[in-house]
Amino acid sequence: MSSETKTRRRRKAERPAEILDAAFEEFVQHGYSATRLEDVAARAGVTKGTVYFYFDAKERVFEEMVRHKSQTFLPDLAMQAEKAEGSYTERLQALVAYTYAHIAENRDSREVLRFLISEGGRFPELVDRHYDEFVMPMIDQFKQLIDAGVAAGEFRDAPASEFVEIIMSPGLLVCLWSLVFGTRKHFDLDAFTRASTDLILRGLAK
Amino acid sequence: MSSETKTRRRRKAERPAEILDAAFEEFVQHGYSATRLEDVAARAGVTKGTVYFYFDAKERVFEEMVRHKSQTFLPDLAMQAEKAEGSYTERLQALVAYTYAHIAENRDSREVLRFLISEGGRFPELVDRHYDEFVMPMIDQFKQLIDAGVAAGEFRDAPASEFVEIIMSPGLLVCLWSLVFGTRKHFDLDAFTRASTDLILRGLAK
DNA sequence: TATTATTGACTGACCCGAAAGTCAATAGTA
DNA sequence: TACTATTGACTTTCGGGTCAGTCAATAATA
Repeated sequence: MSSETKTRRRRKAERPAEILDAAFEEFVQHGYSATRLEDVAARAGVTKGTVYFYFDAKERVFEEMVRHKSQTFLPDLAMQAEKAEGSYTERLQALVAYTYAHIAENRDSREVLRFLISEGGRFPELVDRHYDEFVMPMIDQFKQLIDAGVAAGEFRDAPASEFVEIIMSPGLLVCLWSLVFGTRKHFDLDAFTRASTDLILRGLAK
Repeated sequence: MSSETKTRRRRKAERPAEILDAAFEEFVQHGYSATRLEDVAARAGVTKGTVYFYFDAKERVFEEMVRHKSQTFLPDLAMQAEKAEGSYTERLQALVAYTYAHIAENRDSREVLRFLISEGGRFPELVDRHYDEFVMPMIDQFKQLIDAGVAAGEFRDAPASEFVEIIMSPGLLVCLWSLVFGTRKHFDLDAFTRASTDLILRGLAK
């Protein structure tokens, strides 16, 4: 490995992330209980002892790994919302498309959701953190846009504008489909995105 | 236990289901890998040996348990569709409401979904079976209704009518919300159902 | 009807591999 | 030399799976 040549100090700075990345792959493949920390270590190119040098228990590795993999999407979405232009319809359309595409492409987010579903009971703090730092901000982001659209008279003040979750639900379906069926059952993402946005925008239109 | 008084022959007829019910509870609480067959046995009021008398491996217990818990909703939905009356809008509305309510109330279906998400990789046959016997029929049920509505000129021939999955996606969101947050984060199901159906019907209307 | 033989659901002690976690020794680095 | 990141052998616990044996229920027999 080329990284072997680096100094120990530099290695120390990188080790935790390396271990967490390795842990991610193992946890994805086998689930929390069935992954062996020894395999995680091997994948990271170290031994079990080293893992315990940085983390004091398997649970901690898992928690840190989820935290490590959760810090991507949100800033991007905010930026996307920032730079959106045109009518509120167009902006919403763009934001929805961006979100769906992200879910479809970003394996990390998807697998984090899987972890929350399968291991959430064992790690309630993780679930709460995710709610505060991910679910709520995301909902707010969309809510803001829709409220503005309603205020501008472009969207009707319908029940749906009160429940932004609805708008995100087709995205969730895409995510779930991918988690359960992978690529085994075909799914036409483009067509689905078009159909969903069409339905949503029409449902909101005045 | 009153059941102790039953004859051995009668017990044999009931044991498997008893064990599978116990297994369901344990698997729900701890996940596949972390459940001990000994605890399953204890919950069913027998010993591990008895479990192995009826099932030849832990995997089999899990598979049979999922099968055991999957046989409810579909016939009910078909019946509901059968006896639906009024305009296609009204029928669709009724069917959607029925589906969402079922998801919200039926713990078994919800947990089966959790199993598919968390253990689907380990049990691909289970996933395929579920697709054939549950997902596809459900989609067909809705598709039939919508096609009829389009043919009758009541719904427009929109992209959404091609992708029935969209209509089911708010229901999935409810399900997921419940799986991840349980009752910890409040969710107004009635309002959500109203808002979703409103959006869907308006999106489909001519 | 009373006695005995047979069956088979069920038990629980046991085996064994596996994995979490420990730690004394080592080797690279400042 | 002092320090610390890393090793890998070791301990311990735990749980899936096995199997020889038990005993209640039933069938066969007198």
